[in-house]
Amino acid sequence: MTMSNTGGRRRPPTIHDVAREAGVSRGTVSRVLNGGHYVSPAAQEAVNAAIRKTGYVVNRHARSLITGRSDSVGFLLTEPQERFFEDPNFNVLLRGCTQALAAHDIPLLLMIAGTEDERRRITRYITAGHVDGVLLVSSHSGDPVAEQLREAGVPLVACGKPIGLGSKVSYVAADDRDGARDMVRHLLSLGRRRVGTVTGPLDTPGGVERLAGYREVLAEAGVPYDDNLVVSGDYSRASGEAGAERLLDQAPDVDAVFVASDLMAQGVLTALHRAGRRVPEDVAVGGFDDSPAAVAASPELTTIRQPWDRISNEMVRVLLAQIGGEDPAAVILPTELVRRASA
Amino acid sequence: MTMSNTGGRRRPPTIHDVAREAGVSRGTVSRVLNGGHYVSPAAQEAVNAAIRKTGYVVNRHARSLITGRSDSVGFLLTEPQERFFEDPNFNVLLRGCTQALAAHDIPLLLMIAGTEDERRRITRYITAGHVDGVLLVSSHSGDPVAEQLREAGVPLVACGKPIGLGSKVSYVAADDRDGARDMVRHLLSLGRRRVGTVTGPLDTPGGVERLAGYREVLAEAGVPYDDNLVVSGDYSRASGEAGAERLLDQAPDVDAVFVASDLMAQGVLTALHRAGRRVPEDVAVGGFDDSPAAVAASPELTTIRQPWDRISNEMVRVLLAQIGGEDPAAVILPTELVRRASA
DNA sequence: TTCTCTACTGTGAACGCTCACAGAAGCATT
DNA sequence: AATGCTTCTGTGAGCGTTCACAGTAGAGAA
Repeated sequence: MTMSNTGGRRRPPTIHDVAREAGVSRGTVSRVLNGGHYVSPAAQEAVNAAIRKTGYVVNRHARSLITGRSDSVGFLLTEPQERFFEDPNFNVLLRGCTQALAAHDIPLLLMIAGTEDERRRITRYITAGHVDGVLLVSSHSGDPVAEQLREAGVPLVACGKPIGLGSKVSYVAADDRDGARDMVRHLLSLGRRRVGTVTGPLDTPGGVERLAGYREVLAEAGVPYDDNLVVSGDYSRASGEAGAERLLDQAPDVDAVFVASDLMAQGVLTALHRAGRRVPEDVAVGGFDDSPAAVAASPELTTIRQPWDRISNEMVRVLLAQIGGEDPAAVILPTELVRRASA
Repeated sequence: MTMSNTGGRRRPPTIHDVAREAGVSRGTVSRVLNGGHYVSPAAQEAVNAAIRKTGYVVNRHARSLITGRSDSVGFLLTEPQERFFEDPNFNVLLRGCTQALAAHDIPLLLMIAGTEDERRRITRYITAGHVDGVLLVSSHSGDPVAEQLREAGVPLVACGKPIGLGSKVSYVAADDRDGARDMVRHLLSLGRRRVGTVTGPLDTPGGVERLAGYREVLAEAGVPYDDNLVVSGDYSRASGEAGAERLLDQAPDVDAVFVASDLMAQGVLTALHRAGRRVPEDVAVGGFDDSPAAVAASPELTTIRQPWDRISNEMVRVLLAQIGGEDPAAVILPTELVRRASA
């Protein structure tokens, strides 16, 4: 605990100081620092003692200069704006990734590429090798940054299957389709037959997959597909509200709604309430995400939990593997139905 | 736009390549890179052209190695856990800081020090000089990390006035007391006389100041102070709900509640609704933050807007000034009353 | 002319680390 | 004894910058 830093606040100890203190050479200290192979137990011990005594911390800049690695990764958001604030998933993802990386002693650089200008600057920064890899959070397709990074050979892991890109980019995603299937099956099991849906944006993988799951289950159950029961939203609360109104208008006999996000489901609840429909008695409502919004809603939302903690862990694992030279990989994780009051 | 990177994906251009291309020396290129003083217009031009042609990007590690600066700053959270998820302010603060820093081409490193272990590692990392300064987000007092960083002479700017520390630490805060005064004055102006409050945690500056504002205005208005009208929460939704129940119990004639955060106000609304009180007819409710929760609530919350965009900008400005050698400074920014349906 | 001053430019030496290499032991095999 | 191995250790070189310093050239003053 005691740093022998007596007096001068100047000049932190270097590997040289440690070497002198331990009575060995720089090389040996360096070897201890990097895994301790080919180091005698005695030297090992002496070096560790010297490190403790001097309070030595490796200078990452010097290391990076020679290794060419930066030992840091970027967390890149390419969303326009709103999603960042509205979407609670970002938080838990960001937190999860930060901590998973911290376990490897790798700092996370937060990068937000909203405007064209920011995009250019950040692409430059990344391709210049200032980070070893990138965790990409961008739901919409046709993301030019992702494409550029992929071409530049930057290790990359996306959150959710990127639509535009080829198959050579890693991603980690929850099993959206299966989650949707679970929810719709649940609604059917409650005896509902006029099951509507408010989809996510259909240029996002989540939006597409959840809708696909919805249709599959209805088809399997022999429930006829009705266009009037399908409206689309953009994951925002307001769009959920508008969607529900359209739904009530087009199909007044709707008795259940599968909503592709909890936030939209909040909006749906508002609209249903205003229309005098009781939830879940008249209309059962199922959300998606299991975000804080789900328990904040009244009644509390039955929803699909996405395993965000696992997702962030996997993203980091796959990224580090890729930085280590492994090939890209796709990881799909199962979801879970969480039953609450709304269905 | 065209990077003449034909063929070899190897070895990015160095300052040397640029110098050769421009027909000048490393020194001149370096001077152009660092402000262009003592460089002839001709050389300036030639170097810029060479930079464009080669696609050169400065190697920050090499630069940092010699300058001793890292040209990056840390964004440090020392909250236990929950706040990070629950508090929408974090998001906008984080985003604001990232972008304000991006304007200076400075990356932001996200650091989360939840456990004792993480705290130690991060303190070490920071004091080793891997970041030039720290933006500190920690509401609770007695934060050991802040104290250690201050002692180590690390440039530091806190968000909100740190309770435990001396006056020698910079901070940027909204004028909590004045905001509370505005809100309570507003409630009184509606004719309410039994104005209760659900405070924030009283070991946070926000909690203390908002309560102080509440008491001041009541005193000024000659409304007698009643202990039964004051309950405390922890900024969480649940604590707001519990607080409102206690309030209704202790002072059934309450006709207005000033709640120290929107999230708690949501809980208050739930409890009032359950108790059969109408908002705002029976009980007017005022929140604090103007977070997304304010418009998500029904009825929409009258609240106090904190100028988060300005707060983040100021935090960055003060931090950079401090890194540049200036003395610590405190900045207090005005709040704004936002009238909606709940009061 | 000669000197001084200013504006500009080039050059070696760091910065703190890792890497490749050379060597020194110790031990077993020829 | 000579040779191979394996394990361990020290030493120079160099990563790409910036910085201090030593120059050079040109303008103006003595």
